Amino acid sequence: MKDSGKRVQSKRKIILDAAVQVFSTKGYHNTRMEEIATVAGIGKGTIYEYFDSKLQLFQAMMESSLQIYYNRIDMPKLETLTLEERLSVLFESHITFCRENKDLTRIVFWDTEIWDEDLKDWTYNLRNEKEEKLTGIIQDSIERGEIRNVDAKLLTLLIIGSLGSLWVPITLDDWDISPADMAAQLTDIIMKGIRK
Amino acid sequence: MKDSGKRVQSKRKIILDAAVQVFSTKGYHNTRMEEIATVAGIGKGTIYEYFDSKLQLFQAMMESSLQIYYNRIDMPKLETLTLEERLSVLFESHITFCRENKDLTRIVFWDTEIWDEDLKDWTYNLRNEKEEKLTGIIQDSIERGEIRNVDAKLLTLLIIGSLGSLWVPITLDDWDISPADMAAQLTDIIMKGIRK
DNA sequence: ATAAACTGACCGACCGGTTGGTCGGGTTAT
DNA sequence: ATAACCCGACCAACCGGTCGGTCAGTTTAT
Repeated sequence: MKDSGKRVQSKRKIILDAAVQVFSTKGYHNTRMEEIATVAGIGKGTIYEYFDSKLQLFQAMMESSLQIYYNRIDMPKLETLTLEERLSVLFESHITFCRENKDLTRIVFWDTEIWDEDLKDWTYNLRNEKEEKLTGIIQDSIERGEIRNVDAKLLTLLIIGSLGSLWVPITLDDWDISPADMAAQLTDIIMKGIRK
Repeated sequence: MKDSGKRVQSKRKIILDAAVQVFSTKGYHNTRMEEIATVAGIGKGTIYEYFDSKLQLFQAMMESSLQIYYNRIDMPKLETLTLEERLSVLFESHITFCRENKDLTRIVFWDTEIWDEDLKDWTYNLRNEKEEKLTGIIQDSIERGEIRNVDAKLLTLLIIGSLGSLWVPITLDDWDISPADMAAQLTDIIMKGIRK
């Protein structure tokens, strides 16, 4: 495997870019080395001049992608900044990054396989239905004057998103906080954040 | 494919349970039908008496898993409940569900493949590092008296989680709200939620 | 009562399609 | 000239799905 020299680096880059494109739309297992080669405009064998194996190519791609993402959303280290300023920078850089790197974003946040179209639709509809219901409930609360005027869809994503990240520590069981307390604190933060 | 009768249903259940176990630890493509059969304590051929194919078995498992999850976290429909009460129920039922169904949770929220151990560790450490940094910043803010006393780790998950769910509408580009506005609203909600 | 016939759930050795990776020979650049 | 680079036909391993055979349990015939 070659790994240094200007020419070599540029060819590696071409292959990595093609890999991002194909892996991100087809998932790891449904991607054929042949296809990456075609997209890169080279022969299959050439890939093996620059990367040892399919897995190693995938890992190299993930590493560079994640490195780019995490460098980008790195929060300013300046001690003088308030938490509010830092959060604002975090959200904005994340959102901008996602807009500018759609393929890459799809891998970083959705490394799943693309199963069958039917299952995809079924899953998507089920989740959408729930999200829309929550958005509706929020919208009602705004109209009834229970909470202040916020973007209901955005708030829905904030809530649904937090559910998605909670499962890791929950299933690991290495947290002293009780489910009831967790729920109470989260509800409290969000309610204080949106109450009139 | 058999599909009715008490005996048939119980055997289907045995196979589905084994499928949850194996698929959730190995991912779809790394799971061998042979292994599901072994875990279920039956022969490989028998699975094909109850399910048409590997994909169909996976889909049946996902459908039943997601159905169980979504039924469980369904928000109370009672009109009399406030948003606060509903959110509280949502969080608590989600957390309890995750605790009680760890294998199943892993599939629903992390349907990814299990790549190589090295990449897993690398990714995990990178994310952890960022999370810990954010938790540290939050902890500092609490100690400096900038915000009220909340569980820093819980707040970190709330924030990181919301990032994870934002990418879908962002990359779809079908939202009239600007990145700056999105970031501002999210920051505003969270800051109002945690300010003293 | 019981032997014979029948049923279908169950099994696992085997088949064949798929695809990651190789390698011998061709092409390009200097 | 020759070294570096590139290629794609080919190989071999892997694994989803098949199918002929087994056997436990049930019904039928005597």
